Amino acid sequence: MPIRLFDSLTREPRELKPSHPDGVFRFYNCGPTVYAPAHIGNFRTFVVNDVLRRLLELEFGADKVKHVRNLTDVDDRTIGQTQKEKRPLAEITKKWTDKFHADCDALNCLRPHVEPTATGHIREQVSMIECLMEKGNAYRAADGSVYFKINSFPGYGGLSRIKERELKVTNTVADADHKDSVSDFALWKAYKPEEDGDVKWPGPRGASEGRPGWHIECSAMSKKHLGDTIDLHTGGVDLLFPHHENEIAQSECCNGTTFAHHWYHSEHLLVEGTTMSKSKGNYYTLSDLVEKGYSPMAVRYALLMGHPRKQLNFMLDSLRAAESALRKLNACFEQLYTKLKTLPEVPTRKVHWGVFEPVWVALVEDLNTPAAIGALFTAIDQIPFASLSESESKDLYIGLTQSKAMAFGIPHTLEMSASLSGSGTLKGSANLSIVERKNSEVPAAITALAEKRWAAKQAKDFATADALRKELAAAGWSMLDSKTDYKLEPVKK
RNA sequence: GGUGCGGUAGCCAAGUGGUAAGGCCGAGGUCUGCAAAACCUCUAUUCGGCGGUUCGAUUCCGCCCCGCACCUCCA
Repeated sequence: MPIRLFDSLTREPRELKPSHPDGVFRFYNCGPTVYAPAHIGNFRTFVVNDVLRRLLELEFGADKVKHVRNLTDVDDRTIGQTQKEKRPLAEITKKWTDKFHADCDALNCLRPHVEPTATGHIREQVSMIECLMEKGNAYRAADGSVYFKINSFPGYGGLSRIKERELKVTNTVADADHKDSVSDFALWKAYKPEEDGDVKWPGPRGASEGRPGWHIECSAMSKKHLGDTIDLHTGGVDLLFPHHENEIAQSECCNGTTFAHHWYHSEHLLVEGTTMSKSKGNYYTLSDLVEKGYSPMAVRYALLMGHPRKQLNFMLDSLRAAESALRKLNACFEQLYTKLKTLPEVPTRKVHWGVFEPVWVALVEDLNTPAAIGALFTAIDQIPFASLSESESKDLYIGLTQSKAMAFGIPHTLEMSASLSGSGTLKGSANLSIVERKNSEVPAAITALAEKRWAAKQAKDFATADALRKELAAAGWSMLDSKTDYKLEPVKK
């Protein structure tokens, strides 16, 4: 069953397939601006794109997908941050790039094959701007900046259907000073000492020194790493206009050919029913949520609970729901695990998923993640765990692993692996990192209380044991007993 | 003002011209010193309101009410 995905350009779902003779699917995803930690809204887009990447690999093969995602490390916001902190640009962008990578890893997002930076591709951007100037699509302004001339590209507005909108005119004074038309956008921004600090590069021929505009980086880096024509270009809805519209204009005018065959935009995340903002107090980074005691996997799951093309209302309760759901999914894996002497190798290309097939159907029909989650649970309910043969268990394990772990990117946890060590290998999921709730440091006083309670329990002094349990709870810890051992877990804030 | 999206059980959320997936929560049960976990069962005569089309609409059309987002550098 082919992967079909809504195309923002034609406004209907279309099949995704490689268009180049080498069979490699070329996938460009607009990445973050590294001037601050990414928030969970940003991560919704990256997690959705990660599922998409995984589907493409299952369908075409891991070596037949080339995924490029840029890092915007020079623009108004990054430069603004250097001015605010009085630190070099590279220091700031390195710090937030590292943080972004750590967050992506925690969310189990696959790294793109190429992660180009704007500052690493100044030459490519400059030569593209020169190309546009030579072809008459761009002009030098009085201050030495270079602008793209919208009127020179008849196709402008095709993606965002701009002609059908009546634009609010907000940038009449500040930006219009050097432009021929208010809607022309900057390809190159002339250096301004009072704003830009020491951030500057030699400009295109005939222009001043300065730095690239925002949009040109994606055109230039996409061209360098994926070629003139790509198979899929994605990002958040907010990028549809003007960013992607401008990319099309730049690339198609310079390259003289179709820029992207397919466009996909994921909708925004809302938090508690409204757009996230620091002033509303509903602005979360991944670290904020982890500090509250939620696991990154719960965040990943919660971000996939809504259809990617619909605004998703995210709430802290969603994370509790996600954790409970994840536990149930893990329990299913553990039941299969106990049936298997060794875990089978899981193919990297999609196989027949059996009862899990509806999960694939939901995912490839316009990336319907919530329907796929529903199908996952429905499938699990159909498994007769009590009467499974080893070979049935093996097939189910492969189906579950490909659907849940490989497509959804939610690895199986192996809390039981220690007790079962020696009885099986973990080959099948060795490549899937296990991301569990970060165990907070347990204070010595709490450990001491827990030890006392455990001793009392062993001595069948239940009155004392219960009193100590209450004491622990009051201190914010809950004690989870098993037959032979106990675990301490902080009560969630 | 313009463009677009949405209003489905306590919460989150799919979906279809033929009579409502799934998750969470909750309730009951099994198990268990207690707690937690796990497992089983149950939980929307109804899909914002009013009309219309239809044998039949939550699903199509019209109007209304409410909410949200976007409209030049925000995923």
